[in-house]
Amino acid sequence: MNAVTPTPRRGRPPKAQAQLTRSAIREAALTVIDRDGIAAVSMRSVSRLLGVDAKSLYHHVADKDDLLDAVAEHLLGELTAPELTGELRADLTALAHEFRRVTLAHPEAASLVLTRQLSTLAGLAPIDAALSVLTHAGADPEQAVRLLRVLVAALVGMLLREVSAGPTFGSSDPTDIAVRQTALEGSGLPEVVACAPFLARFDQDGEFASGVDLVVDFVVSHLAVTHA
Amino acid sequence: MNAVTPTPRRGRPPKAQAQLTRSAIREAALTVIDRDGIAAVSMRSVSRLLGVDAKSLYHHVADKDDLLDAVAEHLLGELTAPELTGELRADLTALAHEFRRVTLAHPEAASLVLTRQLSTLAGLAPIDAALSVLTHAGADPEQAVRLLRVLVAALVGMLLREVSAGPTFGSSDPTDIAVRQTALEGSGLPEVVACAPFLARFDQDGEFASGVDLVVDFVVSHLAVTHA
DNA sequence: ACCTGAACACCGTTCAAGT
DNA sequence: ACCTGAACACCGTTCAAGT
Repeated sequence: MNAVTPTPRRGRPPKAQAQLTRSAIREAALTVIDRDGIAAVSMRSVSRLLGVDAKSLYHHVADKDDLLDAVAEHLLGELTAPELTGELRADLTALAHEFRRVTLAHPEAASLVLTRQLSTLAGLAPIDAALSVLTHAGADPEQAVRLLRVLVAALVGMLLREVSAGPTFGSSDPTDIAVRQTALEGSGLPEVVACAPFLARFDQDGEFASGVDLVVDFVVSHLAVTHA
Repeated sequence: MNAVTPTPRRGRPPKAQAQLTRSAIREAALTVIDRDGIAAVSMRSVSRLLGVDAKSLYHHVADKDDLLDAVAEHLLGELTAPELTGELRADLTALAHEFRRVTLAHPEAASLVLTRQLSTLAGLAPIDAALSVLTHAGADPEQAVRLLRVLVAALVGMLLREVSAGPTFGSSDPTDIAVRQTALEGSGLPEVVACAPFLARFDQDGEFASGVDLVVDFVVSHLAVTHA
């Protein structure tokens, strides 16, 4: 037996299989996501990566859903609120771009971060930072929450599009743009035809930046009116 | 044999099994979604409802993804652009609420409508309507597309939250509000604590309506500045 | 306390064969 | 043209048993 089963000392490569932990499982799941996409995540694929039986995972995560929540939560925790300057526009913009950075750091995991409703309080820190910016600019709590919600909705919507769009929605590749523009022009819908060149084109970085500018403008103007 | 297997004439109830069609499959899928949720959709569960073998579906849909696309596309097609009055604010608001109506008509299917990137041109009609409103208010094509994109992102973000939040995010039920408010107050984050009463509360209809008001305000002010 | 063998009730999809 | 039996390579999860 000793001859057949390898001794612990010279077992499989550095599988880090020393001890199965919740965080090791979470990291393995993220590795699978990055490598093969969110659809490839299964209790079996994750456990395979850890050199362990799938059922062992259940000692550390309640079920697959819990595992995905853990991943989402951890990624959101990577968001470090930039230090605030006190300048409304600059601070909101910085927060928005930091949110995007975190989301796009693992594009295949983005849908988790953007759509999971996290039940724990993790990732409440960025909310706090955003509220702080808004109230320091003169918003009362009720207004701050309302503005925050529209802001977050817009960011989530933009990032979700960016991440799930792939080349479908509009592209930065000239050939794709041409193809799509032709399709749009053949739709027979007058406004779509008129706007086709702009609908077909989608520059991810630029769209996000200008979208954030618009949304931040909006917040600024709302606070300026009420407060000045 | 004839004695055991029922004759075609008196087979199962009116399964509408007469002819398997793409649209019948699509409708069955929607029935499963409405009844048991999006996660319950499988080629097998859908085919079961139709009294047919799962593999038969492949003669009418390419694969499961194609089936879900068909459902999303069809639901989006239910959106009938309200007749436009020419008044920017009223028309945008009406479009937004019609989009919400369609989305929430089948809440369990909402994520399909909101996140699927439809490759066909179905559901381009509402885009056309929105662009029409914007250009009639004086936007040039480029600006119209940019405003449209922010607008859609905000709507998608808000609806996604509304649909996937359930009671997690904030509630209209007083007990839930109290529980959540207490949790938020225990977070130790100063702004979150200060805003807790408003963060804990979430009135779906009201939030959407006021969110739309804000976003529409934003579009109006942007067009007013440029155009007047 | 942690891991797994056996097991259950599922999946999506292909392909050759039937009508 | 349309449907299905047999089959393949998967799923998530439970539970009793092992260390």
